[in-house]
Amino acid sequence: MTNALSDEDVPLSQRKSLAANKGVVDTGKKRKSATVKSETHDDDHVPLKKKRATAAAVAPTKAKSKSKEIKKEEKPAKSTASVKPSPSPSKASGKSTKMNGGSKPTSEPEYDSDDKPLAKRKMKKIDSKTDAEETSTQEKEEEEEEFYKWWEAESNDNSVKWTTLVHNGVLFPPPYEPLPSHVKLKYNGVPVALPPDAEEVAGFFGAMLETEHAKNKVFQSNFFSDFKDVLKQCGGSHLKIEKFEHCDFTDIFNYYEEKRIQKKAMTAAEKKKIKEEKDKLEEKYKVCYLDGRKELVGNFRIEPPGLFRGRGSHPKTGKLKERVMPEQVTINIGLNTPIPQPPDGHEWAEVKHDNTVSWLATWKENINGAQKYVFLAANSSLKGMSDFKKFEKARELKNHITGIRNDYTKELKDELMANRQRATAMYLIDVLALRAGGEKGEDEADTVGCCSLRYEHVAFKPPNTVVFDFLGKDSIRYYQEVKIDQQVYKNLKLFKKAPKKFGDQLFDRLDPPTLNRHLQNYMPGLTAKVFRTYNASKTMQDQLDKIENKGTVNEKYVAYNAANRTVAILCNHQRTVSKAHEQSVGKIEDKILEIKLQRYRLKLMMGQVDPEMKKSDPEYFQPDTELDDSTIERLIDQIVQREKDKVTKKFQKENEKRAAENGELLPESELTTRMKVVEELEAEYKKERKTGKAEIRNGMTVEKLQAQIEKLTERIVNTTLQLKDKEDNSTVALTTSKINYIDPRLTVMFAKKYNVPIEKLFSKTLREKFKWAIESADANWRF
DNA sequence: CCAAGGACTTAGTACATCGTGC
DNA sequence: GCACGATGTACTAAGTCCTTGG
Repeated sequence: MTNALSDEDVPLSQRKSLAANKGVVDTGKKRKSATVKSETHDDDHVPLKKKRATAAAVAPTKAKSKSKEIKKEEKPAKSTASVKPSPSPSKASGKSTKMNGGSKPTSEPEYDSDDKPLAKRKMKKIDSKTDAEETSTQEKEEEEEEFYKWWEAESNDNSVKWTTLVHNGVLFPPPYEPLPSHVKLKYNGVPVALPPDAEEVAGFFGAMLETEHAKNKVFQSNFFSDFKDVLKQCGGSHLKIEKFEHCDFTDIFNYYEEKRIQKKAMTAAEKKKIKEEKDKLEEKYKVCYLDGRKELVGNFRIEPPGLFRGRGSHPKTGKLKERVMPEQVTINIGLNTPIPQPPDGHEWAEVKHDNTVSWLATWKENINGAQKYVFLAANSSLKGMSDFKKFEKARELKNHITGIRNDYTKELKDELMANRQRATAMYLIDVLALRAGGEKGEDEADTVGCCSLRYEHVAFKPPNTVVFDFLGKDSIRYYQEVKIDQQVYKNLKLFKKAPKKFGDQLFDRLDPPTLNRHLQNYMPGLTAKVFRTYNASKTMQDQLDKIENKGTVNEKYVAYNAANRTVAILCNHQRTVSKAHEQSVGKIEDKILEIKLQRYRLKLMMGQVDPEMKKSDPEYFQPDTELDDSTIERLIDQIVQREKDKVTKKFQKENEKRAAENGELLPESELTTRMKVVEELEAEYKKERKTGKAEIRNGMTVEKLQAQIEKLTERIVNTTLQLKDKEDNSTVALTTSKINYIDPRLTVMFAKKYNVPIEKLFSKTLREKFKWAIESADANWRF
């Protein structure tokens, strides 16, 4: 990306004229103070320092030396003894822990009969308890083990994540299973024998044939180029494969599809058995022992090979994600702890004992060269603690936000371009909840956040509406027409002014590190993302405050979701509407119409039973406005058809059953008889349409009809509400904000104060993740 | 100092499972 | 009791921010 107005790019003279132009923008303001200087480095420095000094006076920060000292103290005495997987055993343990081959019993964590790892027992001894004490407290500890209330413990050291760590390493995906010999890729219609490695890659694509990815040109070409590489590497094929267009993957696709169907069609018992086997295989990887406590591991599975599914228009989408070998995997584990055995005949890349990090294993992924990690599960103490800290940090922002807002409002008019940009960015991050927006590379999808916004991402509608239109994280579109602060409006116009052009950065004097450094002055640990957490939780609190404490649990639940939705919209959390959405909306709409039709028919009857009533209120007896003639015809056809289908289906089913039981089949005449009932119904509808008179069944009274009408009206109201809810929710993802942004204690507070079972608001996994919140917040808790 | 790399949070989607209305 | 939509979970990509090393 180009920095259009960086000092290097724009000569001083030009910059001056630029500055003059910029001044013009500030209509109606004192020219001199409003003029933005495009400063040289020297210019930049002096005022900046001054500004900082004043800012510091307003929002005092800790003396620099002091904060440095603190930082030093926080730094761990990093004990990152790194053991290369050579024959050298884990020295300290004194046991010979072979890294490869042989199956020494000590290579895997050993559990004794009460299922505790050795490390834990050692720990307990260290905990300096006499044996008697230990036995007496043993049971309690057993229980505590499951419910370690870290949030009630005092220690708060961030840097050391654990003292002992015991785990079983990672689970590798199963090896490739070659296709049966009759299933082959066809090239120009001719089946091709592929070496297994190449066949596997072709299979990745084949299995995805019907997905959107497989229709994407970039995906196709990335896949194909990698496929050819693999094919070449493993010896090629008798047929020269050169053109993607000539490849036919349908046989492969059908094969995998067939397999899927088979799997689905398995009996419950078969499925259960397979699941049990899988569970048994995975069991030992699922848990680890952190400081002697049992914790769940999150993603203990090494990611299987496949085709990279980059989001948005990712230049690398479709590339081959290679199989990860043990030789690429680094294990992190406690010192003096049995090292998990790599698969037979393999070695780990490295075994580390770094207690300043929380990962159990890591490897480098081949697409972007990024690190992948195996971490603990979301319900672990480690994750819980940092979650807790995140929200506490966001709450702390409460105490600074007024000052920060005052400052950036002032600085919106700062004469230093850099400061003005920073203030403007802070406004956008605070008010619109934009992300920081770091720089991105050429080989990534083109997405932006605040600092990386470009010329083409904003448009202006006087007097003060800005249209934001850009792709954010995950290539999710951010489109908002917002009325914003007049000065921010002016500033954004200024940042977009010529000579800036399409492709140029709006904030050419600002990047996330610069912004975050500034934020640290207000509050230690304050960064751009804290604003998102703060504003999300603050919004939730405000929304919940508005909810009246009355009505049914369901009503309160709906109100909670509405509050949740406000937050999700603020954070622009979206989901793609499912393919079935439109269809299902149509269905509900039809359902409402059908109920309305039935209600109208009841009214018709009532009018006949009591003509006086009809006379006194003819309006009431009119059909609903949507029920025009053609709609009614359509609905009737629909109802009749559905009934017919039902009868046929039921008939067929009964016969199937009879056939299975070796009994006599029902005669066709039975079907005809049954169908008669539907035909009578149809005739009744038709007659009713023709004559405008309904058939009155005996025993019908006005009272009964009225009761039925009321019931239908209620159903119409409910279904309409349901439909609206569905529409409103169709593109909004509530879960992301629930999991990451809304302080869970708010939800707990709501549950307790409004007597809504927490189970209704948090799923089981969420309850486990937010256990700390559930146990620590009460009905009066506030963010 | 700054670019690259490392560690961790945040994100939507694909798929599994649940539960509910017919 | 079953089909289907809703809900929940697993997965892994894509961010942020900090640390590291040249």
